[in-house]
Amino acid sequence: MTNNSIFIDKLRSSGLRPTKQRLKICEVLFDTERTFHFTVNDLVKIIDEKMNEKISLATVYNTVHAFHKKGYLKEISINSDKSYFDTNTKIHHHFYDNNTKELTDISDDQVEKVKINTSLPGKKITSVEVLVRVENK
Amino acid sequence: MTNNSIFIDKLRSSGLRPTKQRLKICEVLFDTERTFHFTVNDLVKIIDEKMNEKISLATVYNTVHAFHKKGYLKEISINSDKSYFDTNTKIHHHFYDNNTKELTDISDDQVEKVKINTSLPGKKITSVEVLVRVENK
DNA sequence: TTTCTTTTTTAGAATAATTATAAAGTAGCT
DNA sequence: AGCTACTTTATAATTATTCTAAAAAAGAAA
Repeated sequence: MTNNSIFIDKLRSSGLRPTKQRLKICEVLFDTERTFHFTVNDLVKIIDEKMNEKISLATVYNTVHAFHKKGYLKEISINSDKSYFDTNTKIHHHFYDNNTKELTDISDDQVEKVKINTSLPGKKITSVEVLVRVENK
Repeated sequence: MTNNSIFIDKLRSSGLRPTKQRLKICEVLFDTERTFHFTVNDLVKIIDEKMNEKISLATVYNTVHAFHKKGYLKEISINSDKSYFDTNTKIHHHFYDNNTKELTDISDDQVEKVKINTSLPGKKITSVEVLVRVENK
């Protein structure tokens, strides 16, 4: 039914104890084929309403941050009033619909490699992300 | 000394009354050759410390939002806990330093034209902007 | 299993950015 | 001047997030 043993291994191998709460959150985030975007509040709602579990808000924040730190989640730049996370951690780009405020993935192979011909002294590039804003024709 | 009459015209022509506060903020934001990035807090500090004026925080927020709405300011999306604005409203790209939290413009000729090989039905692209994250080597 | 140590969870308080409110002030009329 | 709509302001309220410190659970060892 679940991929619990896989999650347990994954958590252990990154130094995180496989607690009930973390496993439940893994189930929500990583048990599907498709990746998605969410806020912490979205996640709390899913746990609460769809999974009928109660996990403390602080724990959800802790877990999301832990997963982000381990590279299992990616933070997305779009709205500065709250943090959006993405279960798709590969480098990819986004459409942002100014009308519907919806965010859609653009897979990497649909954007030609972005070449940056400059750099900042003492700094190394960690990511290059493209945001394509669209609106109704 | 100031470009006040220009600012007055600009404000009037966009339906904003040229108040003392708005003119002062114009002076801070638009009276230089160079564009820059700021947060509302930065702006309050400049007004307070450099200009020795006291403008209510609410007014600064109101004004920044009004200017943004009129297209005199651009909001920049970086995942962060606060909103960044840019007096450069043209389409351009950015470095974001994860260590110092600083934003730097990347001039257009340093980035090769980004080609997007996909689209959303019924939508047209309004902007394509690149965010390059960097950190200490 | 029992005990011990470390990590994790938790509720609630604290913080920070932003927005709302409603009264007082100002601008632009006629 | 007097009127009306817009603007500013201090302060309260809201929202997202982080902090805190005590209780609970995990992992290891005896």
